[in-house]
Amino acid sequence: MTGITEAPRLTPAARRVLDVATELFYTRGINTVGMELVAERAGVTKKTIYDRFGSKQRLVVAYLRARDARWRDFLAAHQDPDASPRARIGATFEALDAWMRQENQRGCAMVNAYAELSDPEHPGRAVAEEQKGWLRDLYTDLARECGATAPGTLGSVLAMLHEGAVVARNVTGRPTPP
Amino acid sequence: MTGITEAPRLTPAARRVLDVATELFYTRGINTVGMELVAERAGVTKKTIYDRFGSKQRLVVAYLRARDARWRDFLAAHQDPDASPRARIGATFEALDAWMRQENQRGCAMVNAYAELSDPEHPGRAVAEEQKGWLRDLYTDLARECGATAPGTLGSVLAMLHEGAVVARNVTGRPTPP
DNA sequence: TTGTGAGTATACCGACCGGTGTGTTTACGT
DNA sequence: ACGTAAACACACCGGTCGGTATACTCACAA
Repeated sequence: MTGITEAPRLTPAARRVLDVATELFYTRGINTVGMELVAERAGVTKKTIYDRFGSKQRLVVAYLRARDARWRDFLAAHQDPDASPRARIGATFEALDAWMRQENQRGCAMVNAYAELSDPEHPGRAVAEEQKGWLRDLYTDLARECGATAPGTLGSVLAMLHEGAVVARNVTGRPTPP
Repeated sequence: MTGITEAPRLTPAARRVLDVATELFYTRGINTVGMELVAERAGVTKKTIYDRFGSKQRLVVAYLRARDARWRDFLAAHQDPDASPRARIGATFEALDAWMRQENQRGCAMVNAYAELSDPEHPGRAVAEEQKGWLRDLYTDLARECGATAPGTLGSVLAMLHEGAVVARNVTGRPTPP
């Protein structure tokens, strides 16, 4: 059941590269971080990066997948599968709050990537789209379990609140979670 | 009462530069658009741009202010100041829907700029922060006029829904406005 | 008439970008 | 003991970045 995000069996150096890239791309932005800086911070030559990842585009995709996987794991760890659907919705927002408090100082990585990767062909955009679809489906399923009359609508609204909360916390101060 | 956004009295060439930059920065992203391209598309030399705007940083700030002013004008044109507060909240969301349908294919310019300008010192970030604060105040005032028990909370929630709707429309398909 | 501000044309700067090629060293499994 | 994969060092590529310098034209106003 771990087949959603494949495990690409990274070499030790590739692992370091991905970790460093994840940190740098998120905090400084994808376009402002060059491959040379990634190589230097990972204690690796550019050659090694290109041998392992092929191109910056693919490294970016790997970065986005890694961020997404980390968030899903985080959420799963903060969820009690046996709790009521209503409680699980609340727990999701609480997990988001905790997530932002500790690992998220620059907003949503997917939204940021979508802003930076203006080329519609960039495969990173598809990762972000998939992630947002997943999030909406998550809330829609919870709404359905709650017995909502229009689970699709409620799920979308919850997802929008989720997204808006991230933006609000990022660009302004504290939000007020309901 | 037009003193919120100053009118900088642009020369004809500067006007063209700002229009072109507004279009390019929004559709392709700030960091991926070079000054040379802006100059070419505006039918102007780089020298002229640097004579009028001084630096790319300042041109970016002018771009963000122009976008913000356009949105506020658009919203004001779609608002009936004599309508009930409740109707004006609805009208705001309808204006947002119309705005996104016709001029907004790449999400919120302020959020995108915030993603691209990772340097906390960049003055463009302050423009985005101010704009988001203004939006939240707008909803908070409307909530207060509605007689809400906690206008600040309701205003923040409405602003979050607003923001989330923009993200949803941008990265996924149609949203479902309440 | 004579400035002056606006704009043009062109060449240039150092720095950095993503990406490649060649060859060498290290570590591990067989 | 040997082969292979991983990582190394280093030099190089064409191209673009933001920004500057010099010198010229043009329109308009005092």
